[in-house]
Amino acid sequence: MLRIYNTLSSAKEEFVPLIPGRVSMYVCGVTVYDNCHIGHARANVAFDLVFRYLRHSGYDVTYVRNYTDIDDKIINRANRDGVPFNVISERYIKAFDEDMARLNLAIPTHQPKATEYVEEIIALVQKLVDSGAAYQTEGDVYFAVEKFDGYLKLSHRNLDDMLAGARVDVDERKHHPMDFALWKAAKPGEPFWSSPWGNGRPGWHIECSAMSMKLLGETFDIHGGGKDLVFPHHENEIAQSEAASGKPFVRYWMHNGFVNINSEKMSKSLGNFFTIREILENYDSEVLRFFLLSAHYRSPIDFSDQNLADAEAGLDRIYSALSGMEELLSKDGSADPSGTAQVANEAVAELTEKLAGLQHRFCEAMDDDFNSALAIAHIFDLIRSLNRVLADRNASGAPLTALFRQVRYEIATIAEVLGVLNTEPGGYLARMKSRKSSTLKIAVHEIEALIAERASARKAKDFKRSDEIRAHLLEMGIELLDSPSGTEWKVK
RNA sequence: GGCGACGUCGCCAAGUGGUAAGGCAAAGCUCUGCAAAAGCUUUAUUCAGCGGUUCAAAUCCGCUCGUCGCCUCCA
Repeated sequence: MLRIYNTLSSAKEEFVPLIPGRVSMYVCGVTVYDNCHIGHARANVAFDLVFRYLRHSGYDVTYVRNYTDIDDKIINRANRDGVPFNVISERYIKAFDEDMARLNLAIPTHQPKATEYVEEIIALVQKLVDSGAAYQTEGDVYFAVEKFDGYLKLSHRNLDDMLAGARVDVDERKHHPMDFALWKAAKPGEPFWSSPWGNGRPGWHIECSAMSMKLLGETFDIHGGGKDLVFPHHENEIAQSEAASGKPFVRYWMHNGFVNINSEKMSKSLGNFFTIREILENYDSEVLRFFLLSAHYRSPIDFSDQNLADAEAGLDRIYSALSGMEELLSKDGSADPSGTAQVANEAVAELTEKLAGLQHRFCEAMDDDFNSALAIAHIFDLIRSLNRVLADRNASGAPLTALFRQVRYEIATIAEVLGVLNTEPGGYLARMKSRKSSTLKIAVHEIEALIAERASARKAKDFKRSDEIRAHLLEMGIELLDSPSGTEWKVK
């Protein structure tokens, strides 16, 4: 039974979709005016996980993630660069798509753009004006928050307290200081659409209501986004949507926690943010995704070199074990094509048992509000058992084809949900090696020449020279790994 | 000022009533010519502090201390 933390009730609730077997979910994507940062990566990975797990659980999921492609920030950027606004929005839609692809995000069912739904937006605003929930003033249309009873029910506040905070700009044209724009009159030179209130464009918030209700209906199951969107964005979406439809807008509101940079809040104004692109120059995209999944999606997560390095070490450990297994499997496969031969010992028994319970434990973790951190711990548990068998098997030489194939299958099943560990292990390790090699001050052919020299030295029992070479390479950041089949090297 | 979250081993991080997962780091041993990897063993009688409820609390309640977030564009 899946339980989801619902911001609306501040509690975990059993998940019961509106229509049995089907889930409708909407996630606030991005306003496309700049490259995405690590915070966007987190939010999108978090809801990608939700999407994948719901599918894995057997639901038919309709997942909508929007692009807000008309907005003040886009217009500002376009003016600065001296280009039409859609040059900016299209540029950053493309950049977003590329970034998300690198993070291995599944493609949502629909990816609507605000500018393609202006007709629906206008209709929605008109409906609100007609019902008295909104009012027009000098070409702008505002939503009257006092007309909506449930206002602030998501962020659990009240209007008086909000005003006491007193960072609300006073605008004489507003009936109430907290009223927000549904439609903005176009200033000279700004892009506009014609409307019953004159030329203008949608305000922020209304596009999400229009697109989600059009694609998912007036009431749908899950709406997600970053914690910072609770107020005002989602609060306003509720107000607009429910005032218009008279029905509950969303059943489960989900919000992911922030990314901190070295324990400080990351924000554009502080200037301490990293774009996804910058991070991927230094870290593998799978390591970044693995790192993001290593904490629960609602907890704050601290982005630092230390923490990324830890995540990388952990992922390396998993892939190394899997790679060792695949190597044996490729040998066993020919010796034992039926895959029936087995040896029974303690390690094998333990791995068999862990394997049998893996999917159950995985689902139990994920059912508890998508606890990916716990799910990953279960994988590490399995890897430990696998390593035990691997160590054993190296001694006994017994074929374990069937067991290893089962491990491969179970891992792949989980990998499909987490969106990590999808790479062929040898491929991952090679990728990491080449990434790290590019930072080395020594050429690969030189390393290999030294390894060859060391091999002959060892053959001649010249261990002094052999150790000199090992030490020299270690200084260069190269670690040598001797094995019966020869010497491998890796970047430390 | 209002609202809210959090404080678990050196670091990261699960655990929301039944007696402390997992990862990283560290130490010893096995293996190795020496190493590395891997395995084994060890590393929190204790969950910021103090009280309370309970047969039983990291988990519930209260207070104190500390950190952080939202209230303005923000994932």
